[in-house]
Amino acid sequence: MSNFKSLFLNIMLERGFYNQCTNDDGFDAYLYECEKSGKPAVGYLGSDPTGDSLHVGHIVPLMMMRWFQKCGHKPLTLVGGATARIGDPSGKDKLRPFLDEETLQHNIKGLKKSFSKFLKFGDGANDAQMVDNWDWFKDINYLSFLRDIGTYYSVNRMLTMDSVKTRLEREQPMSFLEFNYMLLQGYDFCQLYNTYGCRAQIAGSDQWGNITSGTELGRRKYDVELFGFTSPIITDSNGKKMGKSEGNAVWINEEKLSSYDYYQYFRNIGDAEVGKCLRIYTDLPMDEVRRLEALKDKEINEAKKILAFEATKICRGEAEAIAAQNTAIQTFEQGEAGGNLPTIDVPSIEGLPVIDAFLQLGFVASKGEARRLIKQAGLKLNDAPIVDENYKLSAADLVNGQVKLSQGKKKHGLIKQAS
RNA sequence: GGAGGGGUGGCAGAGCGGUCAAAUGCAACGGACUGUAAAUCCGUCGACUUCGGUCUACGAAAGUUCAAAUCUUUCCCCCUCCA
Repeated sequence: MSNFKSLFLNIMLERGFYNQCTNDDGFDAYLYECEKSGKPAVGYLGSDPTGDSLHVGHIVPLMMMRWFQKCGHKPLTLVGGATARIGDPSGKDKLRPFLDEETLQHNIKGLKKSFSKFLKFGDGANDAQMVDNWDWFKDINYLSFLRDIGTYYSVNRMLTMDSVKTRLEREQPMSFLEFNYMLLQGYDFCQLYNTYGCRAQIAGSDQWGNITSGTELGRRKYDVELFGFTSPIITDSNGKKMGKSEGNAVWINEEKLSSYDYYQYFRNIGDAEVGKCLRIYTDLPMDEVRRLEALKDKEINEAKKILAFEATKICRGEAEAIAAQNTAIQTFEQGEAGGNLPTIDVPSIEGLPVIDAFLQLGFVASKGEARRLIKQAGLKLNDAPIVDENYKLSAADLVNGQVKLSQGKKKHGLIKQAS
């Protein structure tokens, strides 16, 4: 399997996106054929609109799609308007909450936004396109669905699928509703094949069961070979999934997370992850990746900066990436109060208790927490630890018309006095 | 429908009348050491506080008691087995 002919699969392999494929040679041949003839292959990536933005944990398949498109193929992004009304049992112990129509619409809009940061949408031959499975499920008739699709599924087989099996083994409840999820996803795949000629599905490895559900349905019902391709689940050296920072998801959409924080997330990645992340989260050529990941000790920080910059650039645009980088350099390397830090404006700084200022910046959840942090020397005012928890700000604290507040070593913010 | 077992802090999971703002583990946060890394060590981890305390919390509501997460009743939800 190391001798792929298609550009796409070679890239996947080289950059660490390759986990499992329903048929290596077949998929490779199909892609190669498409790449050679200039006729785009069509592949899809599904996601459920359970939130209004994707986060870093979703980037892996997104980047795969991005490469897919770069190789000249056409990506479809499927939002599960219908399946979200059911809930995917994979990897979950509990039934998912149902969403009302309004949130659903809101979420779909947010997802489209997330997708469009990584993929080019439009009407061109290999432009990405957004589809919603609600379109074909909303009018479906239960009996005909059972008859047309249900006949192709064996319950015996379904019971052996991981998503179902683990749930049963752990004696976690699983409703019939969820049990049907894989039929719906299988149907999605075939539906996309029928209307768009889509023959490939790309996803994280946890979707394997759902993918094969589709490829098998395709083979049985339409006599076509569909391909499934999965990425490994990317974890850090502790085996934790990527994508959480301070317990919060690192969001793709800027209204959920500032570009500076996005940048910082990648800047603070562990040493062991640098190479992996460069391959996966950036478009940098492999030569460059290899050079950067070879860096050791202090030098590896250079690699991290590039990683953070490149990753931010893809998601937030070059201007934002530069701004985030500058802010980081100013705050961390020059110890100045950079321009892009979280800022609050107050009419007058005079007499404002520091504790309240931290509260307003959102660095602390309560005054008690602020007091605690002060006792632990965790809060700083213009880089000097605060000793008096009742300290009130005054004009004397202003530096260039602003006050720099820090929590710990990494969180910095500014208070500006309206002039 | 019947019989049993449950619902405790971000999660997992003890407690089963006062000493419980609630063990322990994980996660998280601060500090030290460093490189805005990892590992390690120390500390913190409901809210408010004039630091004496005050308030809100153990599914929901009512009750017993000087005193309830702990007992009683009703309700809601979940699980297991049987039909």
